Amino acid sequence: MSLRHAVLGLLTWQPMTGYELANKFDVSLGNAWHASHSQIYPELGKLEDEGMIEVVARGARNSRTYGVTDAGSEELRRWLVDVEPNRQQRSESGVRSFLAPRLLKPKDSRLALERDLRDIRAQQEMLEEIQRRMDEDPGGSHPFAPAVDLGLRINPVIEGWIRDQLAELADTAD
Amino acid sequence: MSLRHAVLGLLTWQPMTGYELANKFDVSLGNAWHASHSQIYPELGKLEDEGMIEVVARGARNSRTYGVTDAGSEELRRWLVDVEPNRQQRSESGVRSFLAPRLLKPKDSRLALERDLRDIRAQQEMLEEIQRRMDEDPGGSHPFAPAVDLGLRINPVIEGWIRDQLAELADTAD
DNA sequence: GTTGACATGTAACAAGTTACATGATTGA
DNA sequence: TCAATCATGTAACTTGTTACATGTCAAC
Repeated sequence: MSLRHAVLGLLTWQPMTGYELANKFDVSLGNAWHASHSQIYPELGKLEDEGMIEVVARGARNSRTYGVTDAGSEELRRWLVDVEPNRQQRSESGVRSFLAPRLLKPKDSRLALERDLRDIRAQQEMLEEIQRRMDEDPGGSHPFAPAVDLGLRINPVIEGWIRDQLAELADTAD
Repeated sequence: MSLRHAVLGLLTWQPMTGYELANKFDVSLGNAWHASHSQIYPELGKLEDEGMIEVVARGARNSRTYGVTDAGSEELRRWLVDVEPNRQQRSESGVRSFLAPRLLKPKDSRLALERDLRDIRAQQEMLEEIQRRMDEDPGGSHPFAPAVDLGLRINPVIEGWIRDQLAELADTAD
């Protein structure tokens, strides 16, 4: 399980409400991890029960801002330093790109690959836009900007791969 | 859900038993997707009920070899061509590498990053070994060699990123 | 006053992991 | 005959998604 560590990580950077956390997962860590509020709130409850986090402020609209306790910091440190990382990179893009040229007729394959190329370009542009906005706001805190960076580095790899597949297809009759 | 499409893809390439499928997920697609036999057998049952696959041979040890039906091929084609791909690249490595230098003391951070570096080098060597074996056996069919290729391309990206973090740390006192 | 963002929650379901369980066949 | 591999299955549990549900507050 790693949701709890992602939550602890984000809260270590800055105390937040569950709502803010859910947004952070999208904008900061979205490229590497996603969680929706229906996962986050129960996890916050468990972490509080276990003494890993605590309410540091209560605000309008019954909001609770959580911060990490010493026990939580220690748990995060332990996970980062002591725990065998899970290196698996589940990638639907990967599966799709591998299957298409091998299993489909050239025409269908071209359709699938071109669509994947469009999608990955769109994602790339979105990431570049986010990066641009971060550059324009040097005062703002963007602790997980590297998640964007990771996306910006990996996407071209996959894009190149898809282009290679398309180039090979170009030599093939339909 | 994409397990069924990965299964259909592997079976399109070559009819197999559930057991062989479970192995293929590790060696062929493991870098992009993993599934264990306890997931695969029920999925095979469902796919058979839906007419996507069928038993094409029965062998020793009560084994059943499954092949893809026309309906299954069509479903795979539909998924590859028509369905909006899920581009999310969940990455625990990503999360770990982002968190370590930002949240830990330099000493702990160095420990965590060095461990991640070791692990990713080990994975890289494993992938290189697999690739070597595939090169030595040009007769064998390796339809998902690109999964290995994807790993071989993405790992250096993450490795470079971790090295950058370590280099920054080198300028910092503990 | 009503729309939209903020804020929290639960229920039902699907997907994925780990552990338990069993039996067949091969090769040493 | 014993260990390893082949081969299949289920149960219990955790994780993750989608949908449903409710209420607060600010701005227009």
